[in-house]
Amino acid sequence: MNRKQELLQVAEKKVREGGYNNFSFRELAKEIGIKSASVHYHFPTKEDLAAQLAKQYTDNFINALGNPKTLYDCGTDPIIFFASLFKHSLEQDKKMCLCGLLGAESDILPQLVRVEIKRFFRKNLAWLEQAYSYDQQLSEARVKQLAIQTISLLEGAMMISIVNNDNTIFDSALAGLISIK
Amino acid sequence: MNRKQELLQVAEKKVREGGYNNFSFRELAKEIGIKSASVHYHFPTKEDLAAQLAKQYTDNFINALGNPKTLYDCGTDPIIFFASLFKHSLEQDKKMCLCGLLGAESDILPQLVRVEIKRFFRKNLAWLEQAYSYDQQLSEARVKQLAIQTISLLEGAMMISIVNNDNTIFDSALAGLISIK
DNA sequence: ACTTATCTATCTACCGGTAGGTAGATTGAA
DNA sequence: TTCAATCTACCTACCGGTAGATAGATAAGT
Repeated sequence: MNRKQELLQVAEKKVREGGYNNFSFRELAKEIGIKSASVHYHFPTKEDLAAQLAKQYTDNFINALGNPKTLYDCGTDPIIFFASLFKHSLEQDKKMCLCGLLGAESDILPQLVRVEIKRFFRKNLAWLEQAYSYDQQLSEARVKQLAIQTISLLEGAMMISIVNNDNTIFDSALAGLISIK
Repeated sequence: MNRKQELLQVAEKKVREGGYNNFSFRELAKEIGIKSASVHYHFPTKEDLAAQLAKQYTDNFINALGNPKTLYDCGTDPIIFFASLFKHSLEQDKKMCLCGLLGAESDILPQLVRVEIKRFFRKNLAWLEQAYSYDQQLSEARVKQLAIQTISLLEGAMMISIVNNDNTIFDSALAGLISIK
């Protein structure tokens, strides 16, 4: 892994723990063993670093989701698969969704970062809408509604699970995904 | 309003915009026209201020909720009432739930603050469980599940509405409250 | 093959500004 | 005279960012 990726990895950890204001160039530098001034070689500004971090996070997530049609065709419920990615992230990293935390701080984010956070949710909602639209009985409006409810439920449940340090809370919320169908 | 309340009011605005790291004694002092050193007279430390802020926020919210039995008896759906308080907060203040934002930052909060955030959700879940339990057809386990789903959905929807600066997203999520019953 | 120029990645040293917090003096009202 | 409330003045530590230097790799011209 190159230096740039090392920096992004450390930054992701810090941001997912405490948001945009919870990392500094000095801290990132110290953790990988360089000087803070050198971080500016890889990322001109803090805004730039956070924006690239959010972009990469979104790209990785959307990539991991794949195509809902493929899942649907091989008999996997795309919605359950979507939820399982959130669950995996919570259990493995024991941290918030990067864009969930930054999203809550939207008002104070530098513009380049806010743009990337909006993109995360736009992409996720589009994916969910596509997934729900395979159910022919659902109207277009209902499909949009279900997409919003699904991601809202997952982001909210993730947060409350972290507050209580109890992943069974997330599992209880998951049950809601079936009953709202 | 006394100085202490003035400080808490300004702090609430800042924290609901950008979390725990988004306010400083200097800023608070400047906004109400005193010196930062004077803030320490009212609140010994930043941790103390934030903890009192979260405590007061919780108390006010629980107080506004009242008794679910009272609502139920006079024909008001307690769950819809609960949601309307969230909606009102989003529309009036155009800001996140204080405890929703701080909750996402749980990992980095000073202990006194984290304790208050946990209390917010414990109190809210208890209220919701009581509200759902008036439906005799629901098992105890199902009641707990519904309480978690309800507050998760609302907190998540609030966040996504703020990201997109679009309250109709919150309204779409509200529709989920009826279908998960 | 040798030289020159450029690029990459890092360094040291510094800037102005802000953070939370403290000590001790001052003010004004009961 | 006591005491709540605020002040001035200060501390140490950290912040994001900049300037300029350096060493080593790479590439291009002759």
